[in-house]
Amino acid sequence: MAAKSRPKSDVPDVSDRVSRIREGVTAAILEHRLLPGTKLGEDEIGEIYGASRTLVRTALQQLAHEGIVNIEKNRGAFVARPTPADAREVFEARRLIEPTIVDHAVDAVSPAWLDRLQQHLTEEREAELRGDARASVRLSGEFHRLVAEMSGHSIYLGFLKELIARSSLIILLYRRHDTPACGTDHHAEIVTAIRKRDKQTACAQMLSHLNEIEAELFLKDPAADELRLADVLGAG
Amino acid sequence: MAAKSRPKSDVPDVSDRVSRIREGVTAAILEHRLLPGTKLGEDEIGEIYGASRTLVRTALQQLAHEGIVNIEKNRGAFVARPTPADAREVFEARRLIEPTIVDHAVDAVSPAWLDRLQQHLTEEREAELRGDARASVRLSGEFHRLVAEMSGHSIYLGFLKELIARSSLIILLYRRHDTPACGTDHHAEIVTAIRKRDKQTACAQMLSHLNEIEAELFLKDPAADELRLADVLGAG
DNA sequence: ACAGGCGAAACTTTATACAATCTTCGCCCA
DNA sequence: TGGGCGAAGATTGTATAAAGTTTCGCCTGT
Repeated sequence: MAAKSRPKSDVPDVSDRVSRIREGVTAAILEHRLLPGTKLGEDEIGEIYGASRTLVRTALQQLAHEGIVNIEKNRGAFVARPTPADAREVFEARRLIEPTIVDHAVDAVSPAWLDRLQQHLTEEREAELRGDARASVRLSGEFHRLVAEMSGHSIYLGFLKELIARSSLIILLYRRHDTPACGTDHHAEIVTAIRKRDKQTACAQMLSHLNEIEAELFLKDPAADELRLADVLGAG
Repeated sequence: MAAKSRPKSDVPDVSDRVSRIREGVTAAILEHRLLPGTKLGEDEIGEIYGASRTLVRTALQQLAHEGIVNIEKNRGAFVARPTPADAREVFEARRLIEPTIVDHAVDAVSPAWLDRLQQHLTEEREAELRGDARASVRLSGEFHRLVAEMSGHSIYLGFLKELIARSSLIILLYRRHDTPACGTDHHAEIVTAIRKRDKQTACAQMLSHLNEIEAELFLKDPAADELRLADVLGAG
């Protein structure tokens, strides 16, 4: 009875074939295996997942709505290439929403959630020690999603999922140095504050964490977009 | 040349047949012509818009992502019926985002935008004098969307579009009295503050506007959901 | 040698046909 | 008479085929 219908808003069913495609492509983008501008051919993806183009198309449309894929009419789907202006908007939105999410998360503190958070920190640390950059990138985003789930606020969760996915692309495109290690300690500090039910500190640390991430970015003048485009293509 | 491609993020092309369907259904929901729980049959809609089921499905999936339509597997699409918990989340999110949007809108003030806002206030007033409840409901939501467009923040705009659409359903379901006239004056006051470039007042008035809207709602305990459901069905 | 245009191939878009699932109505039995 | 079983109808999910568009290569003309 309980296993039959799951009207959850954003993750309808893991067994759903469309969801499998969407989550697979999303993971590939979040782990920086698919770079911005990459063409996502329907046949190509369909063959990978053993699905017809109908299902692939549905998945791609969902990803387009989430902002990590651009669909150009009669041209196809491409991994999105956020502009510096997009990047500023994304991080401004995160600075607005995430402290509020942390506030709610502190209200929802429970032993089960603390275990979950602690386990996540361990995974992050292990991936980093292992030098697994892809896992690190993915887990870094999942930490923020985990806090949002903990807050129990489904709308903020949905918004943040979009923002996290876009952030991953932004960081890939505009990071100054290769500094994947900077964020982990922040996450641990945030968890500590959450455990102490110290809202003020938790929110403040989330905010400064986001500020540090954005400070690591090089968001040049929007007018110079085409330069950067050539830059990236040349590097690929 | 300019009329050919329009890579705008949320409104790809008015001439797009999928967009026509989506906007038509959206308008019907926002104007309360389609009530929560209404079945949206694919053949039915397809016949209305002279489109095949393929296009209708695409449009319905987009609406599902926006939260105003629920798609149940093998059952079909239905106009969403937000719960009181959903309602509280939606208004909390609006209280968080909209003051920030107003802040940005004040920065973007220009004669053209002020004209646009003034014209909108006139339309709202006319619809109300005319006693056109449907137009009033629609225009009331469009005011908030207009301010978000003015802010130039495309991510906030996208988020707010979802929140406004859901709010329309929420107000329909949970409004205590039939008081469609209460909001207009608030809108005028907000425009006045924006014109004066008075951020503090503008944000504060937007916030109190949202608080008053929510105060008009009767959001009972989530446990009593089924009562309200029978209530609504009995009234229709 | 180079520029412009023609044509074919690949891809997306749309429509239609088929399969699977659910709902409903009628019938039978207790 | 009421409830349960079953088949028919309707609706959605999926696949495939036809149609339209773009892109790239090649050929021709200057």
